[in-house]
Amino acid sequence: MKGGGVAEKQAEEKSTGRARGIDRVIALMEHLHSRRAPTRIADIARDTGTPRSTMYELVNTLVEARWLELRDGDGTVYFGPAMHYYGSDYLDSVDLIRKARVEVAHIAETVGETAQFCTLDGDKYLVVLNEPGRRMFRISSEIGIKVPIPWTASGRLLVDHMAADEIRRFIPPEDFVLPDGRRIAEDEFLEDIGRARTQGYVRTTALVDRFTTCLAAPVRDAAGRCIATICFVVPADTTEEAQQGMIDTLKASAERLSPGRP
Amino acid sequence: MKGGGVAEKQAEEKSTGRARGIDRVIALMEHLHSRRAPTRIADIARDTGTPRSTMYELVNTLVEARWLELRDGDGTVYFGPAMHYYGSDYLDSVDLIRKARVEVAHIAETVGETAQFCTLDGDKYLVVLNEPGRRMFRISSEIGIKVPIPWTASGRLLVDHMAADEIRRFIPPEDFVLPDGRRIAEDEFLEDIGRARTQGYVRTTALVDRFTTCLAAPVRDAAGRCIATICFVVPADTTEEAQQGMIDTLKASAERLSPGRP
DNA sequence: GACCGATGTCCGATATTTCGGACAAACGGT
DNA sequence: ACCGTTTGTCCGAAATATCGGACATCGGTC
Repeated sequence: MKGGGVAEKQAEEKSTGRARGIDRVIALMEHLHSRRAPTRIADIARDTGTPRSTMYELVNTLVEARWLELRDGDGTVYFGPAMHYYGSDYLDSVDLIRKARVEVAHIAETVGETAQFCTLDGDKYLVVLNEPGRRMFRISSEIGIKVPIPWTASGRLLVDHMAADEIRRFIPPEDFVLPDGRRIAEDEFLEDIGRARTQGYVRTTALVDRFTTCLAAPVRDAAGRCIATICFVVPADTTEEAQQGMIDTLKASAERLSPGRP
Repeated sequence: MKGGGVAEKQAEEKSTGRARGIDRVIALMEHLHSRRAPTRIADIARDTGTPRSTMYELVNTLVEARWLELRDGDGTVYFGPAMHYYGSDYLDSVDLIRKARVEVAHIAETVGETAQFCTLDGDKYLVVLNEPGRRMFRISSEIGIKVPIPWTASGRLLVDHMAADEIRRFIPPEDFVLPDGRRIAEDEFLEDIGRARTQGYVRTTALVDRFTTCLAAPVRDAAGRCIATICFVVPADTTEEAQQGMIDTLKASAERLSPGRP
């Protein structure tokens, strides 16, 4: 529609179309991660701007290394077991994450609701660990997906060390617009942050999802700066009493994860 | 030995030392996985036979993509967060593994001992999921590490669909030698397998580790073939009573994971 | 049965990436 | 302060990996 669509979102290659295999592979993996589903080789080639013959060649190599796996029997590929091994090595190698796994698993199991461990990545919010609760209808974000800070409860904790105008500069303006088009007022957002700091936790309801409430508590470093959060994702109609219990649970876990205590 | 060695399975380098970037990257990641620790770039280059300048170039690319991370400030690198994201995508995409995560997390939490989910990879045993228990001294194998089948309790279940001589052909002879040099008698091993099949579980003690007992139960496909196991790793002095309870727990979990039931 | 689109393989040419080696800077021991 | 070792960057040359396009298959549709 319309006339002059510019339409270049990619804009990667500079001179020629030729690229290194490794760069093609990175684009390939990134693409699979964003699609989050087994994908046909030809589609990957098209969507990443990789020549078809090159993509076949690379996929063969990666399948052999178990980085990728052929799925189903239709010609789709997706991540293979090697990624799981390498990812586990990463989790084990980061002290805070290793401890957080224990906490998240524990509170998700005992409380029975989805629990998460989150941090910032640049100016976006990021779910690092996610442990689904016992509910049938799992409410849970996906690991490794970046989300605008204002959309989340945790986001209100993760920037609470910044001054007001610092925050305004830090968060891209468009990130205050929710998926449904509503706009979060910056003042209210800043108020939330202030209240969160004094209360030691945050609660948000019906932000990204109309029927979901998020409860989050801050993990702080020795200097008191919020470096991560631990949180519950629960149905909005959860009783106030139950929510209070979860908040206490979160605060206790967050405290245990905060470096600089015995 | 003897004369007639036929095939080289490796057969990688043919003429020159030159290799594709992607192959060097695969070797790099494999090396980090086997070392299981942040490693200096020069060391990786030496140990993988990659030219130093090439390795630096590749590492820079991979660090930018978050596949790798510079650690500590000394010049070591290790896996980065991207691996965790891709690995999580893999786990979520495999039906049996996704269900197994729930079971393993649940029984590890409720029983308080290390629980694992294991399969075969070729002719080796492989830990796919590992959830540490509440013990101080964590007894737990590492994810993604291959182990000879006879060294493990689960191994005795995973080959129980094969005939005796089929098993003898399947398992490399050297795999019957334990880390401490002791040799597992093939007959006893085969007996173990038979007993396991009738009992519906396996117990082994002081196999790889003198003070450790493993309890394992089979996950079977619709045809009754053992496709995976779920198991506990506990101290050898755990009371018989407690072990019986764990065996029941394992059998129940394994049953839930076995495809072909409501 | 002819047509169309998608899948996977193969091949030769050339633009490019790998490689070796040189170099500067940082480090550490004596 | 001296010297040997290690880390990280840079550069030109040449071996080769990427690319485009052709081709053979397969499956579904009209």
